[in-house]
Amino acid sequence: MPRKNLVSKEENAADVLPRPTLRTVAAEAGLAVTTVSRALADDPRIAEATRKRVTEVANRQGYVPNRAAQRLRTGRTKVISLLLNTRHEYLSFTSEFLAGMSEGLQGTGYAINITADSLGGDRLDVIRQIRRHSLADAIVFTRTECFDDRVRYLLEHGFPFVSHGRTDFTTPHPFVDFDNEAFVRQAIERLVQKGRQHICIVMPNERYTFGQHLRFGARQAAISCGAQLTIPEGVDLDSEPDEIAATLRALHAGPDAPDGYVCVGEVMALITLAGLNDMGLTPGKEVDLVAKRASPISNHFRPRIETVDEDLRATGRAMAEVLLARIDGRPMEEMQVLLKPNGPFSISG
Amino acid sequence: MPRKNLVSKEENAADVLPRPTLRTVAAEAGLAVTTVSRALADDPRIAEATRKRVTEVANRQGYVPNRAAQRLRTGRTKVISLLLNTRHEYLSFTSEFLAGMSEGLQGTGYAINITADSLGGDRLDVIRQIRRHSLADAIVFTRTECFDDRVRYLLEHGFPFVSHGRTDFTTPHPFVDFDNEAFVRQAIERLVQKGRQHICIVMPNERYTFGQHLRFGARQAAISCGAQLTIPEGVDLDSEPDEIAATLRALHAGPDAPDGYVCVGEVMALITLAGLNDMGLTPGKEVDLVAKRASPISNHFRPRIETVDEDLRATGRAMAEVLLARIDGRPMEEMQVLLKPNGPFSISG
DNA sequence: CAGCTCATTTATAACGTTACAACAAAAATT
DNA sequence: AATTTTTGTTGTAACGTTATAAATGAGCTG
Repeated sequence: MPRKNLVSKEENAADVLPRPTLRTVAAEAGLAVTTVSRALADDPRIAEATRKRVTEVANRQGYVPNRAAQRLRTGRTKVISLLLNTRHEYLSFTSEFLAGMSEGLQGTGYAINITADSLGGDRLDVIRQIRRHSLADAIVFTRTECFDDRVRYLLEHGFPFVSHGRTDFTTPHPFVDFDNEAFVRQAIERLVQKGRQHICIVMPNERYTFGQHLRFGARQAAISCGAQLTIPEGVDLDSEPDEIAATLRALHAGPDAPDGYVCVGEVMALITLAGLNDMGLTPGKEVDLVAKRASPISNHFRPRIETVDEDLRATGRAMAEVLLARIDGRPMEEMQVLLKPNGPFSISG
Repeated sequence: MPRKNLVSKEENAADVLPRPTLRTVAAEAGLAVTTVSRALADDPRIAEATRKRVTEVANRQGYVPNRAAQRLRTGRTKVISLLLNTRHEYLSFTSEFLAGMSEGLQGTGYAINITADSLGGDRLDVIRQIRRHSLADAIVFTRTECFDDRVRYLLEHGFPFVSHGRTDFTTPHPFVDFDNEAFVRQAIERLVQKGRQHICIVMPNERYTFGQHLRFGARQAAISCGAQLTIPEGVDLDSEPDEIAATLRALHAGPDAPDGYVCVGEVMALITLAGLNDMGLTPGKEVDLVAKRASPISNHFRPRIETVDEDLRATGRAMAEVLLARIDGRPMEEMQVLLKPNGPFSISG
């Protein structure tokens, strides 16, 4: 039980100095605390010479404003809450997305706070608490629905947010979205070009706006390409992989089986590949498959598949930028970002 | 430019009431602010009747302590920083782990803060800042190395942390780890049981402590099973998938190719599967493969593989518990958790 | 009943910051 | 030269909490 080992050892000189505050800076610069505060905030009332001296002293002392004090005084938190989807997410979405957001917020002083969606309970509760108790300056979330209750609530209360995905509300709001319409069109065109006639889209429920966009894009593309289209029910973001596999199996057992598959995401692709394999079908031979790709691991699916790329890190970065724009009150045009699929096609493997 | 739509509409009654504070509660209860503060903190100096009345009034008013004020006053942040590895992480690690930590911290008032590791720069910088400026009460990180500089720094300064993985330092410290030794032993035993004689472990670099454990366990198991063992160099957590594939190919081109593979993680498994496939080898026929599994997606690898499970959500929960134990100053035994592989074997698919 | 202890409660100050009103001195106006 | 204006700076208060010291009053002791 050598607990003593955990006790901090002799602090070195730099550590033992009192943490610099506005007071210590003001004292050294021979100014009032208020003046220092203003100088560091680039307040126009401060003379240039004073500002310069203050920043110099502040830097020398290694002054960093105390977040808690700022927060208490101003009510602003310098925190951005990311609503984490705590259902199983099997691929890299969260990780890459977070990394992108971190990059985008670098140097702004904003911290990212993970808030788990309340499992079971009303998912608005979490958001209400954030707003009521000023736990964050803005909120970010994913899996946006056509008439998303979170968007509605946040718009109604004028609370800053950025959604990953659009809504069907008439009131415009900040978002970052991937052009799923373009993706699915490209995917279908490619499959038709390879001679496929009956396309199946393995994609999540229509509850999500991006599901609608996919449907719309798919229908358009199917018509213009003269292809048949099947969009099976019972495939959703939170479906058990086995359910999805069963759905595909049932589809194939029917009279009129698809010969081309578009998979929205790598998990869907993996499940589809397994399903096809189990039915004795090989992509590249009897059928073809195009998937949305967000990581290099799909390069290692066998048989190889074709992909269209979505850059999740760039998505995270864009979210951060839009968030800052929203907080700064910049115009709506700068806060609605539609990211294009990366390159028309990249053959994996 | 319909910005007006974003402006908050008429606040409803509940919103317009002043945010309850200790003062409002004290006023209504006819007590001093200090008394209320103590009552809510379960201070033994407060009479039972008073405490009861206070909690009642506080609940009715919907009082929630102001974090910023508490933080300013006490210096404690009620924040836990998770150091996010911003290199590419292609599978569900971050997401599941975070979900588990959230669960474990539910109701404790602790928030999880994501701090990206400083790309390029000294990775200790981030940690130093957290400590210097009291940005968090504790730190969590993964990919722990045998003589991890982060662990050393944090131990030296007595700053609370929990590492995912152990170190080789003599000073004990809080950690949560997976029993990789048991995992690799089980995996090898299974492969030998299937008649395999030459086992290849596809695993990350020995820099990481868990890499060492894997090596150790593998050697022991190989000896006791009488199997040959190969651990290729050049496979690491941050290796490009293509590099790993090339390594395996080279290995197989050699005079004495392995016939059994242990893959530490699903990405490794996928890459290995692809490599074997490309070389015309089929698991279950010429070779066999056992992988560590942390998500159900490996059920959909084809050909099917056998797996040993690691529960990342449970890992996150354990991290949270250990963290709280550390902050509470509980004894070291409660803060060193070794999670066992889940069940001896589960045949996927 | 004075003196003392103990159990509660209270007043005050402080954490570090920023908003606000006030101020002094220099510059511009009359 | 007296005034207003401008420029730059300062002092005070407050955000909501907790630590510390002080105060109150009841109960007990001698």
